[in-house]
Amino acid sequence: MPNKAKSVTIYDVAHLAGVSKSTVSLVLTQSSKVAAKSKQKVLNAIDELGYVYNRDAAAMRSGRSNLVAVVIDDLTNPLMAELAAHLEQQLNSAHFQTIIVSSNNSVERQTSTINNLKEYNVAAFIVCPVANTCALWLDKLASHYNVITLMHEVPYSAAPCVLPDYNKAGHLTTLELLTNTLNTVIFIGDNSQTSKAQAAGFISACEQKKVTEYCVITHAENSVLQAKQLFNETLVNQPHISAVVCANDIIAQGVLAAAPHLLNSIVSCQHVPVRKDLGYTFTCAVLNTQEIAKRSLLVLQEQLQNNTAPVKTLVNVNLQIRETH
Amino acid sequence: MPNKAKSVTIYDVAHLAGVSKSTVSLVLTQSSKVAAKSKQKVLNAIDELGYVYNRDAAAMRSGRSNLVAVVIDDLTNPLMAELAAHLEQQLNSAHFQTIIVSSNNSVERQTSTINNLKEYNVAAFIVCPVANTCALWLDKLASHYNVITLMHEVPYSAAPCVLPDYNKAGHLTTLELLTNTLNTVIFIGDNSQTSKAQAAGFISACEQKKVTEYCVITHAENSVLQAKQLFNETLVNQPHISAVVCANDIIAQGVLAAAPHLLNSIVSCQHVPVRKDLGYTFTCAVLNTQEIAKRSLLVLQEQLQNNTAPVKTLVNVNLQIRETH
DNA sequence: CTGAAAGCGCTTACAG
DNA sequence: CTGAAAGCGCTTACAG
Repeated sequence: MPNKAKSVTIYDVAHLAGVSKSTVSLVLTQSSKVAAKSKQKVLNAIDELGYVYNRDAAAMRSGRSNLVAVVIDDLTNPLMAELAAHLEQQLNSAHFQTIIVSSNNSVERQTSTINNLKEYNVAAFIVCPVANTCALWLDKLASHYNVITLMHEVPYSAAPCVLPDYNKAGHLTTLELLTNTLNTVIFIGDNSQTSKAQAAGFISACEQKKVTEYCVITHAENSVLQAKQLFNETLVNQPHISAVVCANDIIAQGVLAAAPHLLNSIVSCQHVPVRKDLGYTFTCAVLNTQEIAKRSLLVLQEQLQNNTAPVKTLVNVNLQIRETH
Repeated sequence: MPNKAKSVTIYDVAHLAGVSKSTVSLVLTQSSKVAAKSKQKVLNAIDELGYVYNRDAAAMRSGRSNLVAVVIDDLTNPLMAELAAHLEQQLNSAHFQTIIVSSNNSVERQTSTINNLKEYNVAAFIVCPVANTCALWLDKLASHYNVITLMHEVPYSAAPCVLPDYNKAGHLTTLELLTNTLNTVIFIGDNSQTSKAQAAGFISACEQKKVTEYCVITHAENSVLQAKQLFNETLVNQPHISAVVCANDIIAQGVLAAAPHLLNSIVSCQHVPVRKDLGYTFTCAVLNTQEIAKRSLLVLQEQLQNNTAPVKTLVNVNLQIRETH
């Protein structure tokens, strides 16, 4: 279906301003080689006619585009929504037009949505890949388009990646926990790259503190109920667990439900912002989504200048100590 | 900066397939007047060359576009993120390409982002307007583009609007509350159209139940802390309040913090989904964002067919009784 | 500093 | 059912 008419073109503007099409185009593209007088005439004409620039035509002719697609795995995850909003702000301030799409945690949707977007001449794809994204597919995409991945690492992919220092998150939260407890401590996460990095940090902290009894579980799911069940089962075999490092707030919530008495001995490696003024339930590592957005923009800009972009950017994380004991 | 080369065009496809450009174009636009044999040759050539359709060129030539912009006031609001995801799914299934942008609760950002998007030849704007959106501005936009507003009503605007039946939400939650309490009951909301509608439902329920002592407060803000403070102040003057109807979960949370003893006498007119498996804290009205998305698509389709779209669509709300008492 | 001309990759009548 | 031609609204050398 056609949109409502918007037929005024560069030609009409040129006509009204009494200059040529080229001059109007030069004004539009912020060229410095237009006389101030002509420029003003053009600007007035644009205003008078209500002219709106047609970027499709411009992009087609010039072969350039300032459209950046942000492909989010799950927009209903507050952390991701926050990240998307920051990315939009950053890209916007660098004069890109951001378009956000959600792949709803589905590999198929991610593939099809990116394929569709290719037809719109986007300059780059910034993608938070869904679980089980294929490295080959990603690398192929990256060979034709500018691609940056965020937050989740796709194993063995060569695409540049910006993500929080999950290892450090695991390390810091574990250290904090170990200032109080030095008994049996356990890490609970899933089988993602993220949890692997957190677990590595957890282990290094345990060894640094000379904890002898620690273990790592990596088959949790990101569900409060499943985590609760899992921890209940774990407690049967290992009733002496005295402290728990969780991959994120959701798992932590489940563990807490299973073992309320451990309230002060549960930490989370990844805080999920829920409601700003509600405080923190657990001592946790907080990811700075704004910083991740900034870094992503930098990588993008390097890529567009054909510099070799850093393959992996690790963004710092901060420890947030639970306020109420 | 240029995107990585993608130089294969309809012409190359035609050449390889041994047909003319027109024939390729007809295949691409799903025309039925192409011989099956030719079609297959074209499809094979497309596959072999890795051709990708250039929608900018197509849109420019045809004057049509299937791009729909979804402009969200606040993407970090879980309810809005959920709505955006549903809208994307609905639009996608109707073969539109959705682009989501966030205006971050700022009128200026909303204006500038929509102005930018105009340059990309979008077929329609679906917007959740930020507070204080000017009706004149909106109506002007709607006179040039297809516009649908969602969730928040802009007073005195003529743009079509799809929103939950807030009045009913206020009515149902109040009735539910009044099955237990028949004492002094109060409504707390802000000065938005939404709260006004909820308050109207609240009042009609109070009168239906012949409650004599009820009052309405409409100067709350959507903040847990502010709501807590406000309710504390309210309690000083009206210590006999025995039940509270809140505009949403955030305010309800604040009220609960101020008066924990009222736990079973607080209801919320608008549930904000936070974590799927955590259950409901308050008895509340739940908005069906999927239904809102569906209705929006229907209105859009009517608009595009130049039928007169319904000016206002009220979507049903459901009462969710708190499970644990 | 400005104008005339070519062309980006498509679609769309219009003949054949 | 298929091909040759015009044109969507721009940008970009290239002369003037």
